[in-house]
Amino acid sequence: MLRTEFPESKIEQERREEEKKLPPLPDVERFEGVTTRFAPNPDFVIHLGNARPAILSHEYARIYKGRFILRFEDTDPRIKTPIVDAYNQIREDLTWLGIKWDEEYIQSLRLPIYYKIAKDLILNGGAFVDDTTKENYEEMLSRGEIHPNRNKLPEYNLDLFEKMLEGHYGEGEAVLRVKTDLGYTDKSLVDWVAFRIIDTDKYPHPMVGSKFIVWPTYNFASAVDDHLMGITHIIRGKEHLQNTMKQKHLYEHMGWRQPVAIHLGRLRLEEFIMSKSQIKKILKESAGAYSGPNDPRFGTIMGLRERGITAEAIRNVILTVGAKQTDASISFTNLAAENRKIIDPTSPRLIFVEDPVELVVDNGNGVCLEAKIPYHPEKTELGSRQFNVCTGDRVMISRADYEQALSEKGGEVRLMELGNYIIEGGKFRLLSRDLQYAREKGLSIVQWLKKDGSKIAILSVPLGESIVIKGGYIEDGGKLQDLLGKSVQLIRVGFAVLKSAIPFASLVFSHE
RNA sequence: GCCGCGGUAGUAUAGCCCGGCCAAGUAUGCGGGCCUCUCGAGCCCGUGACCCGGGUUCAAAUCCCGGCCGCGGCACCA
Repeated sequence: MLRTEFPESKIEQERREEEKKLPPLPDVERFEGVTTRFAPNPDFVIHLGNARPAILSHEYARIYKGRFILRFEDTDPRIKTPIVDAYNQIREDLTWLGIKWDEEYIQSLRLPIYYKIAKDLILNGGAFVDDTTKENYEEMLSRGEIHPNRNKLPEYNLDLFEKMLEGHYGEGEAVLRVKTDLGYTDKSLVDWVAFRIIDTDKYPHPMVGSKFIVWPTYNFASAVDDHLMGITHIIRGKEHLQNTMKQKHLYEHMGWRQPVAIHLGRLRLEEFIMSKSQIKKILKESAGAYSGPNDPRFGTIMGLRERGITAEAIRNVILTVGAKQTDASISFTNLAAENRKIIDPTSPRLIFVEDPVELVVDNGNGVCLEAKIPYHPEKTELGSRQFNVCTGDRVMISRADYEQALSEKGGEVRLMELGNYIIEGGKFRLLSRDLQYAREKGLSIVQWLKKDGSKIAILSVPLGESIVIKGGYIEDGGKLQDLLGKSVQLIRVGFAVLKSAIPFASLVFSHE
């Protein structure tokens, strides 16, 4: 065989290593190819917990060279009312996460399809119209009776369903129920509701307004679409365990093959607020204390992005957690460690002096010193900048460093790349430039800034439910503008994202 | 209350289906050292876990039973 073994085997090895990250999908051999989907309700932006099924579904489709579908499940205009903006925000978040979908569907635009299937189902004898109120139905059930329509002819029920569609019934007056085993002790499983009536004059749907009043439930629309779209593997939260059982009956009535369902445990991000309803509530009640769904204190994808967490870090963490049914509690430390690996090589080191103390420099009569500091200690391609410090210049260091030097080192301190100084009479007096001296005396090597060429900077540090504001100065060699929106490392402080540079710099702290 | 699903170090994960190679691997954290003009990165060493109790077996993290704990569901929500 003619081939250059080295490059090929290397590529093969890398690919194997990459794909080894996820265990194989079960029952793949039962299908011709793998098709997965992510099916969010566009009633809010997605968070890290939602990203789990999205990333895993996408990743598995990619591994098996299958299809991945995005489907908006917006069939409840009344209780979980979809938000117009959310459709696009979810698309943006997914794209940002590196997820590409082959097809996209919006359920509210597919109602005629569901009606058609519903009629087929009724004619198969798989469903009946329950035209009593919820209360009466439940009472009937508790007496051990079943609804009379359950045993009526398909044609009879079809007729009633047509009446539902035509508007003969108001909200709560009729539903279509899928027949199941009657023996379930969990009553919600028995003859579950497939369609209900929603007064869309009162609760218009953002996509289709008041055009429809008969709406499919999650279990109906989702199961039908999974079949129609050829989904082979459903990856979703374990709150859907019972739904998989419900949907089994629909598949049986229709003679369809049920996809493989994988149920995921709950995902928590320690110290972050994740729940949609909780975030909504906070935003409503906090009156501007939070910047929106993208506030860095939230575990939303937007919030994490705001915080400087990269999509790659999120992806790595999700792939590590995998598709298990056990709950997982991700520590932010872990996510930060993953993120640090990614941003460290590309983050320029910038000097930020918090709560500065300003002193005049004394290098000796008329002496100027140069400090050439690279933007990155290893990545020389990021370049460097030079500071010239002459006697009489004003230089700032942080109050914490200033006080530590005075209390622990007799006022001696090493100004990074510049020299060893002693704080005397409100001045920095040069002792020597010898680094070895500083090492031997155990002096802190401290970041510093000339007052000229520095800019006021505000560093926002998200801390649980609060944000700590740290004020100080940041260097500005005119390059700050170029770093907008990027991650930087503030020397001896940590990683942060530069949010604005004019009129002063503002940054959001990422992590150490 | 009823139904269902889980339980490996602080956190996450590998191994469990197909018992022995597991006195349990990896990442992160923590402790120590080296390196470095950052408290970043890198390198080295160390730390620490199979929920409990029975059973099956020559052998159990792995199989069986019971308990405990946790989570999910019990909607005309998704």
